[in-house]
Amino acid sequence: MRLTTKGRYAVTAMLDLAIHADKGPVSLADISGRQDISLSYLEQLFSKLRRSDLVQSIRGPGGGYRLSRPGQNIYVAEIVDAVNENVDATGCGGSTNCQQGEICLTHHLWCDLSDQIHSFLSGISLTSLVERREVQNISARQDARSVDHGELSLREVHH
Amino acid sequence: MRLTTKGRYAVTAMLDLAIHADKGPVSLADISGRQDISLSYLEQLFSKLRRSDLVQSIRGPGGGYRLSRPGQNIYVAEIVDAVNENVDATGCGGSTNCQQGEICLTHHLWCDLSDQIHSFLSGISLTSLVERREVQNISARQDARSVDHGELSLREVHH
DNA sequence: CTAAAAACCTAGTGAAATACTGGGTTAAAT
DNA sequence: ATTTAACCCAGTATTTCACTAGGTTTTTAG
Repeated sequence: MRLTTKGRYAVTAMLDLAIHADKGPVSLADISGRQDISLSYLEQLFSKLRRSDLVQSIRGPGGGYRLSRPGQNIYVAEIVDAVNENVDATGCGGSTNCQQGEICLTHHLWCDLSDQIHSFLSGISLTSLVERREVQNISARQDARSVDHGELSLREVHH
Repeated sequence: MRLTTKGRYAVTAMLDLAIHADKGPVSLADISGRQDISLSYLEQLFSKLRRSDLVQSIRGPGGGYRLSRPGQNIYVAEIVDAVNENVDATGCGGSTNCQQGEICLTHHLWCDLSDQIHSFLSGISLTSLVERREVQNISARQDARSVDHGELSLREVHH
């Protein structure tokens, strides 16, 4: 099981996208400013998210990304899977030859754990996160700070 | 959350120890032979396991390691904790300054996940693993192979 | 039409962790 | 005294992470 900042960054960015979905496409520059994640790194993550059909891109000024599906139907497990190609806890990736052709002693244990984690993260949708009170509080603070710092996207400047 | 071969190796080695506990202290050379883990790497892992008081060492010929407590009272979570100093999924290690002094959007989510994983692995004792049928089958095969290959410890040779 | 904004793409890089190797030293049993 | 094994330390190849840097392409606004 690999669950590092990579997966955390991806989920945080997707959550930011879901929160600001009502104001049209969200640019990676905006997400970078609000969530303090390197723009180029975000590009790499969103490349994978797009290939997994979790987001759609709109190019050109005023463009950005939007969710491919409603947030109710996007689950945290999918996001982590999309950026972390290897999210199982077994190490042998489901195959049973962990140890020179033989199954290792603890193989079943890690399979069980994988299932456990996966089903936990599969039960959490983006929308359910957006609706959490603490997420709303943190998000409101981040938006206020971004405006203070003059981090405004094109469409916000021109309307 | 970091759960790699390091933690898997540690749990596998401890399980091997628990399985062969009845035959006196188990040497790392034996575990290395049966579980196909580098001896020197095992030494490093057991150094940490000993510092966490999960195992006791007996030096000299016929020596090795044995569990500090009965296997009923040793849980997988403790083993992973002992070798992987950092087993929480948050990245900020429980502190709430994930993002330049601010809490990050998904902080609570990763805290929940950490609790989930930890409580799952805290519910599994070494003894409960030893009693699993598939573990017994794999172990029996490993023992047979070790004997074939002449991997016998001192006390087995002299009796 | 031009300039700018944004996605998109590729290559490289420093830091950290992993999974080892190799060389010893020390303690205890035969 | 020799051997067995734990113990300890230093180094190392590989991988991953998180990021930087430089570009190209598409699209909109002026």
